[in-house]
Amino acid sequence: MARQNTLFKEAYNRCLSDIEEQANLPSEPELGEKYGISRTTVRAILGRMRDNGLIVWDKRNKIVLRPPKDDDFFPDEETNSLNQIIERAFMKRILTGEASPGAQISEAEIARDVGAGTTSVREFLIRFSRFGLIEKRPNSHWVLKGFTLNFALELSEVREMFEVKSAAAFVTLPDDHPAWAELDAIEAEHHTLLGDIEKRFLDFSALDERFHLLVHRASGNRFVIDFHDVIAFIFHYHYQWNKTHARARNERALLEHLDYIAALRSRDCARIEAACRIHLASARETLIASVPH
Amino acid sequence: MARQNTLFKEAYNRCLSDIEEQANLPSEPELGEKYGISRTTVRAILGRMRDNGLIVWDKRNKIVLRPPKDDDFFPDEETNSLNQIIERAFMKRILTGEASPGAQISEAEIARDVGAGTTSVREFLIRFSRFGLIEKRPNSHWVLKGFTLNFALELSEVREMFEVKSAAAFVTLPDDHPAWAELDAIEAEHHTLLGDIEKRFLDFSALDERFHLLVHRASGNRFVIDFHDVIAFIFHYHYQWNKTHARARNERALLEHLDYIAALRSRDCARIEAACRIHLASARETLIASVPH
DNA sequence: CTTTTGTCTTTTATCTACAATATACAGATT
DNA sequence: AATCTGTATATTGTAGATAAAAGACAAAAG
Repeated sequence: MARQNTLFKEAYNRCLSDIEEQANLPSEPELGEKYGISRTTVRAILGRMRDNGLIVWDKRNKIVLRPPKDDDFFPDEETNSLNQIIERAFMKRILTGEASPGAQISEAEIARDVGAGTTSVREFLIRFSRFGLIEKRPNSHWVLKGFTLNFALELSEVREMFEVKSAAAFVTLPDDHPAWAELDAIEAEHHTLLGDIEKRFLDFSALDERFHLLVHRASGNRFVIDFHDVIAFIFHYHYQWNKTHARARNERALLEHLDYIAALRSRDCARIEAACRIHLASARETLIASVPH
Repeated sequence: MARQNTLFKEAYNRCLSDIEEQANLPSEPELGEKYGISRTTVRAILGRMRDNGLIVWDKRNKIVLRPPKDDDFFPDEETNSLNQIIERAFMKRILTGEASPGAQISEAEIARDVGAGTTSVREFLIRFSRFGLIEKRPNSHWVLKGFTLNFALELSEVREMFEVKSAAAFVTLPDDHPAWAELDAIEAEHHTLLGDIEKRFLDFSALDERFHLLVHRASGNRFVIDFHDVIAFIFHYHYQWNKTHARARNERALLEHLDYIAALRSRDCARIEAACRIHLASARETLIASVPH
């Protein structure tokens, strides 16, 4: 297999979800724009829809014949890109303690394990190395540094430096900057989540990332914003694998965020720094508590 | 060609430089240790030395027959790894303005240009992306963000945060920590260079990196230390490509370093931060001045 | 004259193959 | 008993091939 067509499958599914409402589909470039794909892929999608009797397609006419049934969709597993598959398999190894700090990591073994080519695994590891969890010995294996206490401390230290700086930069944004509107939206979402904390506490992770990304973006510094990816990635898996006291922790974080948001709106630098540090300190504790020992 | 043997060639050359002094070479594992290579490669080197009449090799006996001649060595070009070749070609493009900010970067084109496989170019670009100069559009090309004013400012901003923090951590190192001895050595080297500034001002680059790495290491933070690589890389090419006023600039930096070193030794935090900031501010100016416009 | 479509070319993502290099282990040597 | 060598095996680094996806351009349609 030279290349997977997960992009096609995933876009096909999205397209199917949308066609119920329309009788005639828009032009090819318009569809490409909407789904973030090229015309080549749009045409492949239209072609399959035609073949499966979902639409009639003749030049500019793309008339919907029937709503899609469940088995018109590609199964979810087939829409995961190879990279997602490798990433998940790899993170599972790290977080379940299957491989412990200091262990050697073999590209070849992972490739066999996942059923992917060595090139893809290799590229994944190169990209992954920026997270500071692995290190390469040239001409030889990778070494797992591991999700250790030191890792949590070093990550938190940089995070605090960057976020305090970003929060300070936030107040310099002009009143009509879209970040303020986004801040309002995020705040509203916090209230919703707090009101429904029993059922939706798992949605916190995504909201947390959205909020901190907004703050980091205010720095206007690519290195700071890139580092947010590292944090988001680590927390993403942290939330997935460690659910002890998740509810209480998330509730506390939501309340700290609300303080932090109020401080940002006040544009009072001292207050902002205080609220920011309080929240980051408790985030650090949470992370440290989740380090396996 | 499946894989280059630059490691072999480069180690062979180093080995040759060393054999003049010895009549009998050490054991295979010892040689491997010395040159940082595996026994397999050691044996390949010994085999070639035997075939070329440089030594007699029988089990534990590896007796030197004659000193190497110039043409026993592999030519320098053949010892450059593929990655170095790709890196240099790529940096040349960026710094000569052959490609300007916003331009598309094609893996295929670079591969053709350099005469390498697309895999190697791709891996290089992935590794290179952490420098913040390029960005990937998934399923499509890379975009050159370019060595712009903003890049210089953002890099300098993070550098200052990290280095001030690291310098502060330096004073907490115990008196017997090897960093202090290295600091002495670096200081001595500064005096040597200053005394011979007319001839050796080009050696400044390496010394500069060595000094700042020492400081960054004191942070004990892998993200800070990794970021030093980014700085070192950028400055390395900056020094190579922009030699206007190099002598005056380097002399000034050497003097600032000496102040900074004295401050570190005083363990006076306020003095350290002041010296550090003065030097970093002038380094930032230097970098900004070198941005093409 | 602007947008859309049909067609063709180029590039990316991925696998496989293979030489260079590393690693494992048993027998030989000190 | 420890270290070294000989040999066999496994892994990495790199090229090349190919399907999927992107991009280019001219003809067609509004």
